Amino acid sequence: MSSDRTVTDVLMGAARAAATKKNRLSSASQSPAQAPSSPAKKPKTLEDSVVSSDEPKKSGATDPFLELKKKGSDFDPRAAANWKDGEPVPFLFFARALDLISNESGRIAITDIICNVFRTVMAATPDDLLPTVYLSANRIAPPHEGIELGIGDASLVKALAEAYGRKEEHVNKQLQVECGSMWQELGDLGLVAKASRSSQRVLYKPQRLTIAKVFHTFRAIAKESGKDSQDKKRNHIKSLLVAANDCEPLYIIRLLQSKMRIGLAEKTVLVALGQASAYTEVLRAASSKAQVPPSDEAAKIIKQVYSVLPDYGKIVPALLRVGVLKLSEACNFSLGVPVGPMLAKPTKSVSEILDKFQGIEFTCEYKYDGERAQIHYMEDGSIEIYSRNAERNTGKYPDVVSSVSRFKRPAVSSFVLDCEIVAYDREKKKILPFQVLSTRARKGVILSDIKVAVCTFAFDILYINGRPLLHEQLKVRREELYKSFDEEPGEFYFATSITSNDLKKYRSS
DNA sequence: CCTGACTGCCC
DNA sequence: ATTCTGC
DNA sequence: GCAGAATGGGCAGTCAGG
Repeated sequence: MSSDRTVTDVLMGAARAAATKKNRLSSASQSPAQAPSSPAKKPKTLEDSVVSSDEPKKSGATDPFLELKKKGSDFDPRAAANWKDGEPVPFLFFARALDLISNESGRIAITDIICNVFRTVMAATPDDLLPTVYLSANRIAPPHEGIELGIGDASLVKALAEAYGRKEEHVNKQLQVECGSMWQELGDLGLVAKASRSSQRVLYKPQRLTIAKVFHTFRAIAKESGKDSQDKKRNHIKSLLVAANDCEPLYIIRLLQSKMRIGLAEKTVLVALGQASAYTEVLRAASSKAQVPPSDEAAKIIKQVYSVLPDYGKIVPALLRVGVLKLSEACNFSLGVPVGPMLAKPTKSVSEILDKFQGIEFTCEYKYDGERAQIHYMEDGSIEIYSRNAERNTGKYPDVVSSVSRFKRPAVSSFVLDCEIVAYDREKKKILPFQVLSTRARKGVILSDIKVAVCTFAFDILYINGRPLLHEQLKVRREELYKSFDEEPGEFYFATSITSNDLKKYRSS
């Protein structure tokens, strides 16, 4: 097949370009393989004439999507929206924006683009802001809810092959890139998907994808489990791929891989969301000369709020309801929801700088070779344990859960404790390496089945008896820590720390 | 039942 | 966790 | 030098198929 040659060449070139983030070609303009199915000649169905322009006009000099690259107040959300107010946001709008981002290397430019996407959605279809934010952050649910896609490259190759009527081996061959005498998996499955789609003859045009549709399909994929779940997941994916056009397949695949690799990740999304609401509110408050939130101030607020309430399902609606400035009031820290690790540090004030430069006094802690854990103890006595990345680990550590009542002092009715859980040999009273800990069972563990004993080392406390300590100095938190718990041999210790000006003591980690 | 392929999450 | 990149 | 993004090794859990 001659078409395959073309496709492969495109893929290899693009894969290399993507590997070194320099000199990348526009994925939108680079695709000769896609040219045959140009949108210019396509009065195929009624939908096209009714809904019309969901794609930029190649003929005119102005590409509407370039509007998204404008900065701050130069950007007009109205001009960027190519759908009617209140209608579902087309997925193509989002995919095109990602394509634009993929051609940028600087984070500022990337932030601007995704910010403009949010502003456009806020202006035209605010109901779709939540799924838009979720897709941008490449998430389908808050981390502590434990909802997973359960999809990897292998399943995607299968789905892709079926959806586009290709042989699986064929797809796999395209994925490989020759590197000297070796064959490596350097290819990009997303690009394979895009190329496969565009080289495929499409007989009828399916209903076009919306952001909400894609997002909800992702959730549906995650929900499938048990017997034949793989078939069901694959069918969901196929339904998306079949309905996808232009660069949509590329980003559907990459979202499902959780590997966007275009320089857009969660931090940037948070910043952009803050900036977007700042600009949107400026416009809204233009007549009533309310105070204008500087966009980076708004970004800080969003970051802050997300760190104590990592749940877009709560943040985004609140943002639309009350605006950025009052967001902190609407979204508070709550027990049972894991706190992001960033805020667990003292405020950057004079003391920190003094410590750094004068070296008079500083605190260093032993680096325990275990697993980070955030223990929440609720007023009703229930307990949750979260990992470093806010995954729910309660079912992995029933022994830790049961030991809490022993090391917690009676007067303590609630807390959030930052710890390191370490594999421990009780006979020899020795800490075991991470390798040992990692062999422990992870789900639904029951006390009597535990093979690898564990010891908890607490190094910080973020909340105690109804009082958040997130904004307190380390010293204060440390005092609270020491007076709220008791060490329990082999089960619970305070992390060893040294506060001094002696550099030599810093060696032992 | 058991085995292998696959996936996600820890560092 | 480490490595790489833009600022 | 810093912050954010991308990437790697090694493990248990899940599912499909013999």
